[in-house]
Amino acid sequence: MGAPKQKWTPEEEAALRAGIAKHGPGKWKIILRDPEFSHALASRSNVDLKDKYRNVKVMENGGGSRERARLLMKWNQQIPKHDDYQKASSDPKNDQMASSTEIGSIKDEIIDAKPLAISGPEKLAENSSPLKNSISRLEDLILEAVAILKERNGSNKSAIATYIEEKYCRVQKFNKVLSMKLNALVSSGKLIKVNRKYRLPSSQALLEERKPDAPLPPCPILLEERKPGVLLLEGRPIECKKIEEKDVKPLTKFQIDAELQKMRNMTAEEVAAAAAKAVAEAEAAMAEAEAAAREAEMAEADAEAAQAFAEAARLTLKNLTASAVGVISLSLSHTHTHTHSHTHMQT
DNA sequence: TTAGGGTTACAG
DNA sequence: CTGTAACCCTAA
Repeated sequence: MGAPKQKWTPEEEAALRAGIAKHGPGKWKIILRDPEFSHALASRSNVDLKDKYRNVKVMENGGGSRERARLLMKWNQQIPKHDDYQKASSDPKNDQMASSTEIGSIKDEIIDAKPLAISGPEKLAENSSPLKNSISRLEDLILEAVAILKERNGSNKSAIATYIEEKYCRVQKFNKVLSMKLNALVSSGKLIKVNRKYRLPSSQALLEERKPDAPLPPCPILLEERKPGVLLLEGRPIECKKIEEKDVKPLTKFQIDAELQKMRNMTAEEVAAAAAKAVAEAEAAMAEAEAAAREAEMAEADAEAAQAFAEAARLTLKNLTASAVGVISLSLSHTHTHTHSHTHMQT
């Protein structure tokens, strides 16, 4: 009787997500002990974390409506599945040979093969309402930033922008896009704006304090595992690059190689799954970016920023797909032992 | 400590 | 009444 169901606050969810991103799923106790999250999750047990994660992850296949599938995807985009967290990029041999060998030659052909990946139970096929959900991903980033920064009176826009840019991507005029999202979040009640500061609705007791416009405190995640050049296939939304010209290469050869190296250790099935996720990820980013572009136009804001976002996502998608497909064929030709090499990739 | 099955409370 | 989310219990 004494348990009226304590619903998860956005703050707690953000902390959990960040914790999983940092330590990996299954390390509930570790996440709970991490001083970075222990405050936000003070009233939760390791079992609670597990259950919450399960709730989101459940209904992976079969059971659910498309909304569930999308929700699931949203989480998976941010949460790596295997334990490649730390080691993923530690491949000294790949160094900065960065000859930037273009894979451009295959890009355009590959891009058409992309539907292969999304052959799961549900996909973003319908034009009906994919935007609603994909947009929320940026929202998650913002909420996460606010939660992690833990500023007493909330975080100002530049702090949020810096956090997201440092941790996830750099895009020209990202601020413009961010502004729109922040306004949307405020008007929808997901964030509260006070004196140009944004905070989570339920966070009355923020413990750490910081001068309003002091230099951004380096996010612990950044300090501990920041790998500038590496694109984590499963762990990060996308690796954006500055876009200045059409033919800019979104990924260096080094980056691609890191991914390839990683994928060589996977089975064909895993590669396919990873590719599916990567593509879905990139597509979600594109959908979001394009939605943002529309909003920008309507709001007479600088649509260029959103376009940059969309373009970054698009290019990333191409390269992801290209490398994924490349490795799939590679692994197929090298592993005779795997009978089920029918990693069919229907066009 | 964690994963998974089962149960209860709550919202639509 | 039904589905979902939070909570509980127990084996490993």
